[in-house]
Amino acid sequence: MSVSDVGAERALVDRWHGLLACHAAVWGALERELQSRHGIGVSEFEALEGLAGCDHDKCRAAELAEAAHLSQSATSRLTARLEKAGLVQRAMCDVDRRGIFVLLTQKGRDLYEAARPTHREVLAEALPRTDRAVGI
Amino acid sequence: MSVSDVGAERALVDRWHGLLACHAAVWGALERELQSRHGIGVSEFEALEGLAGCDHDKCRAAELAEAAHLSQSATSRLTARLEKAGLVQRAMCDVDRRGIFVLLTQKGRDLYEAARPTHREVLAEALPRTDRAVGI
DNA sequence: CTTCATTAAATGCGTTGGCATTAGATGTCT
DNA sequence: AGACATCTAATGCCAACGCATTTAATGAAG
Repeated sequence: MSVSDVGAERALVDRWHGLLACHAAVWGALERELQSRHGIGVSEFEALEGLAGCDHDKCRAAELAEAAHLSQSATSRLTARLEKAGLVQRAMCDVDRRGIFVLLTQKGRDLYEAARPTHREVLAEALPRTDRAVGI
Repeated sequence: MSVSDVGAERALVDRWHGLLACHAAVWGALERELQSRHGIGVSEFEALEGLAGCDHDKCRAAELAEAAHLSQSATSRLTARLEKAGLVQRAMCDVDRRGIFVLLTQKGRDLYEAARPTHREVLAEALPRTDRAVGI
């Protein structure tokens, strides 16, 4: 292994540790603020944001998984939590009765609008501070 | 809110989503490969790496928490898992009998040495690919 | 039409994580 | 010395996740 390989490996590992640290710091701050001010977690917020930014009706169950970076099963349970909280509504998908629509309720939209400033505020405070510190 | 504020907000959110996507992709790849090839998870590996890179004896329980970005309780259980697997050993801390030392066993060191190439390999493959795609 | 591979979502199960609490040790202040 | 705030690690409890499986619907092939 050459000298530059060692240097490249160090740089790669350092970048990964920086990313881990940044992720942990920002995620933690978001979780804390979103939970205490609005009663939702980061995954819930990401799901609501995904739904709010989607005007075209589609079988969003799979898309929610992508938006929240969750497995299919975790997405199913996340949807259940959101539905129980009255923030979304499940609807049958007429063209393919295996799939479902997930729709924002008015309450869900209101909560999203209320939580968005908190979300942006935390990002503006924690993200630049953290990622400069770790060199992302 | 000015036009540039909107742009700055977009940029900030995009950076966060990029970081989330990169983290999810790399973490998932690491978890998969470390688990299948060596039977440990990402947190376990980070803990072993933290221990391997520490020659000076110290009450590492708290330091492990920092290395693995885990809470105190999660670190306690992580240590218990590693001890049960024979990878580390708990030892009393003579100068402060509240604290503990966590020491790598030979088996733990061997496993770390075996897993490190896998770890680096996955990083080299997944990290550049992902973070270029998302602009971290 | 029937059969079978495929796909979407839900669910059982085990693991991991955080919060709150507990137990024990330390150090300070009187 | 005794009382008390502080600190470390462990543990009870519960929430959230992933994997594997199940249920139901679809679509393609015989």
